[in-house]
Amino acid sequence: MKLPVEGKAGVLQLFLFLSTLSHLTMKIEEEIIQPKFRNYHQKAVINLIFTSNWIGNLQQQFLKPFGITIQQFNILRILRGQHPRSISASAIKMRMMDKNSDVSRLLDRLEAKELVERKICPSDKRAADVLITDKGLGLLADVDKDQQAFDHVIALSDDEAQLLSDLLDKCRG
Amino acid sequence: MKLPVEGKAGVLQLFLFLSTLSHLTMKIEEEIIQPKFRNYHQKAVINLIFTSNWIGNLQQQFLKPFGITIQQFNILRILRGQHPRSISASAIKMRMMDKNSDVSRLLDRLEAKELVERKICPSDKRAADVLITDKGLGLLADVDKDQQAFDHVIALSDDEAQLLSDLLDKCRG
DNA sequence: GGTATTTAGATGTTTAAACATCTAAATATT
DNA sequence: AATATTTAGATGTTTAAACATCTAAATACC
Repeated sequence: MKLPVEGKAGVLQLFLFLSTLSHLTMKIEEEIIQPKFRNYHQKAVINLIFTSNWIGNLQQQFLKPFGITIQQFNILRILRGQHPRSISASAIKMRMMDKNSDVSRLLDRLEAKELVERKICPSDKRAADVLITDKGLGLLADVDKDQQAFDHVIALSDDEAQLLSDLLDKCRG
Repeated sequence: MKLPVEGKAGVLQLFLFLSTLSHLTMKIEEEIIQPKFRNYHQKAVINLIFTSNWIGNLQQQFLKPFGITIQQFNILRILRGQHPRSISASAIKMRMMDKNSDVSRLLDRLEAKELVERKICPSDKRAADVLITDKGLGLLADVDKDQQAFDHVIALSDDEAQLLSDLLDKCRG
């Protein structure tokens, strides 16, 4: 997945365009009614958290009809990525968006819904072999049908989305 | 707070630089060990939530010594912005980063710590007049001393931070 | 082989988020 | 004026996040 390096002009226009859309979009200072920020970094950090909450709320609403939470959805997708192989709970934790997740109890809830299966790993009896069930795969397939629309919650072009993602990677430098 | 429009060259260099730092930073696909994304939008959305969690965790750790949570901090800052005037609970809610906050009980906890004061509004007896206390202002002043450093958790230049913030505003377009 | 350390993940407890409901005051309606 | 509707925010309940601790298996060290 590489940027189709389509030249300087495109990026420049993108940037100049961004400078002029103050009247179209609700800026962060209006959203939280904060007139001033100490500096650009603080403003970007606050905007980042605010926008993430905004998306998170939308995604939470989106997932509600399927009876799962965002964290549960995250685990199911990780398990599908491994399917039909199993994966340990700690490996799941490493791949999660929220690295502090309480994986044990999230798996309890997913197991109660019969979306995942947990067995003791024979070669390491401390560890768990976790698998997504057919029911879990079915649920994800249902989510996928609607998810296509959700991909475009953010009102950005492809180039802008790519640039945003690169900036976010750099944030965590 | 306007962008010091310092021209095309700067933005272009910024962009080209971003394209070349794959080896310096940990990209999102490595952080969550996900090789593929459906499209740029999905990748940006996931990166946004991941990066926000990353910052949120840092901020949570940062605030822990002060004995307040992120949401409580958010409310205190809003109240300081109004000081010495009071503000209603619903007005606080409107300005919060997380628009779903349980402001009533957050105020309960802040009141228990004597960081805020709540009175009944005389002109509308349903409403609350909320004020930050001297103790609350003192706590914020202490936080501010260290906050300067926290502003620079994100490893971006001023221009990049500004561009990121603009892109985020556009996201919610 | 015996002790210490690390690792996997389960469990207990406290706090907070999510959601619905409820009370009472303020408006609106007739 | 009497009733209905809206609004402010407090409260009850369920679920999950945060944090520490615990158990047992695996590994390291002597």
